[in-house]
Amino acid sequence: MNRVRLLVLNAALGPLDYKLAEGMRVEAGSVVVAPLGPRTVTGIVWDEGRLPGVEVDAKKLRALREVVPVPPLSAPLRRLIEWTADYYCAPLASVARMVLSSGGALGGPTTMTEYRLSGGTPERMTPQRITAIEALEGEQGTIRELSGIAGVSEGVLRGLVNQGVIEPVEVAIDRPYPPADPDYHQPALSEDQMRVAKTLVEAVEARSFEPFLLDGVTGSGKTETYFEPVAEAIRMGRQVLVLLPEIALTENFLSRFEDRFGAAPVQWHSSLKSTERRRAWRAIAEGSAQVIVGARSALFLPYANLGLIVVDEAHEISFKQDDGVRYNARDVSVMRARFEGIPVVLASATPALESLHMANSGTYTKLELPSRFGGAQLPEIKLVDLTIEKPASGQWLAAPLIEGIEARLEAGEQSLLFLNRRGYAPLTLCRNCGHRFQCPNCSAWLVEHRLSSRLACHHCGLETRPPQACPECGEADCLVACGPGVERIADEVAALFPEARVSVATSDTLGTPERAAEFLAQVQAKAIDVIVGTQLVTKGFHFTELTLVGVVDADLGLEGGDLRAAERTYQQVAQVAGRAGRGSKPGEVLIQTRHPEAAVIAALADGDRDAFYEAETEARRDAGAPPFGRWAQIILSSEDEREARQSAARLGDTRPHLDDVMILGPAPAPMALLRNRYRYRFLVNARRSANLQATLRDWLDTQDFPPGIRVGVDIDPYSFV
DNA sequence: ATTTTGGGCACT
DNA sequence: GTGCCCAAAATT
Repeated sequence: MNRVRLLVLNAALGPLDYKLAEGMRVEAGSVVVAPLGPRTVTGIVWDEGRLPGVEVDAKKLRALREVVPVPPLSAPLRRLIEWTADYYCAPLASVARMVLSSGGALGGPTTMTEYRLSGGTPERMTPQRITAIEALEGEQGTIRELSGIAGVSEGVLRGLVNQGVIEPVEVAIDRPYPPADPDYHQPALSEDQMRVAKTLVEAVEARSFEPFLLDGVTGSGKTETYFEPVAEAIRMGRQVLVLLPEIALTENFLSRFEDRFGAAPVQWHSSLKSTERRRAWRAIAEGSAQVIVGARSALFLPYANLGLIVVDEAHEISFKQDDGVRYNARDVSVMRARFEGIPVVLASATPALESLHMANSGTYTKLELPSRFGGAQLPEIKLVDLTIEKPASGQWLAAPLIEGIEARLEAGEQSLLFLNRRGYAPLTLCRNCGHRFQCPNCSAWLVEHRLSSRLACHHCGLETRPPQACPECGEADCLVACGPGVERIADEVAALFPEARVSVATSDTLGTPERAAEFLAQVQAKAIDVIVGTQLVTKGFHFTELTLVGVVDADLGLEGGDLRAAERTYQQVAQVAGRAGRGSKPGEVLIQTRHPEAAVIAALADGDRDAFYEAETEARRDAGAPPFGRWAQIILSSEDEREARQSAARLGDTRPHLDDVMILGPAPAPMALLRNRYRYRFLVNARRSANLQATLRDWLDTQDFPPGIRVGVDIDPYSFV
């Protein structure tokens, strides 16, 4: 057979048939370049008979241009692409694109130029040149990187290159990564840890699919425990994927990894430079990368020889991708492990209810680490009822929390205040006329950021300087900040304790791995007394001197129509509480709330996890929510409000009427305007017996949407904006 | 998605 | 007839 069916990397095109060029050899999974009209496209040779479409006349077939010199995508990966596209109602091409996402991996140069000192001296010495030569001793990198290290401009370095003081070096892009040594440093494990590790090591040796829920309290040493099966996989010459929710605080993970294995793992995340991305992609595809630590997108890489997947902090909602293909990396991980025939470990102190349900029903194997490592105690949790303990007007910290911080300052210990709100104030208005500053592109208020003196929209990225005068009434100096953000809480602490060293920890201040690392080092060195942070600080922190955690507003997450609000609040507060008392000193947690009687808050106060999960299970059962039923969201958007509304109404008129799939809407989405697009939403609730995806596909396929209308399907949604 | 084609229409 | 604009069709 000289005919192949191609999955072309273009979401608007169906599968296309081609013939092979003279002497060309391909197999299922081969990555190829094909002619398309006057252009060329990249495609993947697919298994015969698995892509729908009519056989086109043999005379019309054009020949493939070339086979890209990368290993063909494996059968398990091809099945994963099919499953993901099918489950999340996404085009196959969009999913396949994530696999080949490296871009540069498919060709391009094989070497790059780096620079280092040659040992020579310049004709004329300048202060900048002295600084550079001193700082660059033993360093090698691109001009840009060296400029960052030396703290001089790239111009200074280029001058030194011209003088021959800095010399260029050709470096192979595909140079190998330093090997991880499974026996580099064997840590002492507790009895519980050893028991769990043994089970996981045996699962890796068994080379078969088995999903685990590693359920361990905060501070129980989950990471060190799952390092044991990681070590075993390395010994067996197989690859390991560790998924982490965010890159900002991977620093902590990386140092623990290096302590254990003597080398850094291969990293994969969106801010890799193109050469690093290419190097990692190729090492992963040919099998030389041993352990890959990555954000959710690492899940779709073409591993040559995967032996284990670990999803750390598996409850984190950042595993759910909310643009492009809306997949949940936690769930897709389990499917990948299944197709690959390997174990997968979901690790968390606060598992998602769905995960816990799977474990309790025996679908996942449950492993528990019930106590903290090294005898550390779980912190004592107290509620601060804000209806009784009222903070002063314009302030948000009640007396018990202030006294707690004061006591820590006197004892030389650290405090952490948690408020999931970036910036200074969530709403700014004019004292004179009441004008509220709103984003012109979104249904959202502009958030004041004093550290950068900007008004910012957290949805579209718009940033403006706060005006001197109100744009509505023209009155000068009349803007008032309403409500608290982390910056404002930091100000409040600074005003109460002028001598305290206060630091704000958000994605604004710790956006890059370098700044995050610097921040961690400062906390470790006790150069910071009080940390004020967003959900960024709820995970991965391990500070032995941190003995007080204050939750500024536990009710915040419960507002709004979010179907998972209770669970998310529980997880966030329990996680941030878990940062307290991880060393020898016991920790204390103060939770400020106006609803101490709410089930979530009461469960947190009692440290009664089971009570929360039981209450939430009943609420979900009543609502037909996961795991008892399923939700989906369909969002129609257009730059034209009328067109969006009318298309939504027309779609609504053709809705299927079924017993097991209930379709609500259309209604304006909670965020009715987002990035200049007007949005209408359908909420779909399906019983478990229903074939939700097939129903939605059949329904949407009958529609002919006008151009300019975008239709987004979100299966198992987490974000309800 | 991008490019080509072709119909409708004003202009000459 | 020619040029121009826009929608529809084709791309293997």
